[in-house]
Amino acid sequence: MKRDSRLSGVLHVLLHMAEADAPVTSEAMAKAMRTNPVVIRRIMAGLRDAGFVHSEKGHGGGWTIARDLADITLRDVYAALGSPELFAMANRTETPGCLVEQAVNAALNSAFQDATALLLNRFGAVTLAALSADFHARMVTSGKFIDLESGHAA
Amino acid sequence: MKRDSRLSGVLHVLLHMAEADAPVTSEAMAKAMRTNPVVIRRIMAGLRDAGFVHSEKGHGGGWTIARDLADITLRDVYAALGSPELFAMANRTETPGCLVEQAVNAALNSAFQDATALLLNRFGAVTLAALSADFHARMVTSGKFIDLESGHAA
DNA sequence: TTTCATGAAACTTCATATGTTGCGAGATGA
DNA sequence: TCATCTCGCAACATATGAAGTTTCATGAAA
Repeated sequence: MKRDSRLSGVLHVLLHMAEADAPVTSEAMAKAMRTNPVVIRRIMAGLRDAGFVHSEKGHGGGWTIARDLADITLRDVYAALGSPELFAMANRTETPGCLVEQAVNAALNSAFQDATALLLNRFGAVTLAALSADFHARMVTSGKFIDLESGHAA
Repeated sequence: MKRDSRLSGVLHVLLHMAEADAPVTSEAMAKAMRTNPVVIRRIMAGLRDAGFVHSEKGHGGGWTIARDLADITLRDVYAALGSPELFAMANRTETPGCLVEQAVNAALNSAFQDATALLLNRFGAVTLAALSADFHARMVTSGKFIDLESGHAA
């Protein structure tokens, strides 16, 4: 199955935005992420609607973070993306008439529900500020620095 | 993303096999599952190789369960399918040079690893015998019975 | 030797994440 | 005013992989 990397991607973009002191254009982010500006706008749309980021048109426009990084958790970001499916496995039939399948679904659903709760709790416990701090710690440790050209840590 | 229903499907098939007292053909199972015999053989292949089921060709042939249901856990079945991907979300890049992406991956991987452990533990704690017992309990509760024609509980 | 069944390969179909193109709208600056 | 920059959005193209299908070979039973 083709796995969804929007959460990973949007977090990456947000942390890069956090490093910039001016609005970042979709094109600049796309270059850094080696993808297309439209893809950036697409994954940012939910965050904009949720009020986590702000976008401005025209000269000097682009994207800015609209809240304190400490006030945005991975769970918020996940929700802003529309709470996409977490698991790669599905029940064969969601509302089966077959009692065997009901028993199978019940067992699998129970496990997946608990795993969902675990994941959402974990996501809720991590703020963008924490991720950013981790990034800065890695920068110190590695001796690498931000490449201002691309907005990417080199 | 297109989600994988092989685990759900193979469990369904196994429990139906457990109800039968003679080998069940791929075609019969396919009819009960409203799919194609080749699909059945495909998802059963791993279980056969793992020794959980046995297949026989020719007249009176078909599939039989080769072990006690109490000795097969959902985790065994999952492994026999080749331990397919559990999650629908992936990191944008698995081995990023970018330190930002490393920080993002680390946070997400940590959560997903814990969720994986939870799921595998849950799967390991459920045997086919337990699922079968649950099925029989549902049959009593619902007043429904096995439809011998299709091998399906109606 | 006919029929029934699995085994395996090749192919088609379908869903969907991702990539791309094109154009309109709004903002900036000359 | 007008050119330019930027996002917003729709439409279309591409790629991947699960699921379904077709076909033929192999072996067992009647």
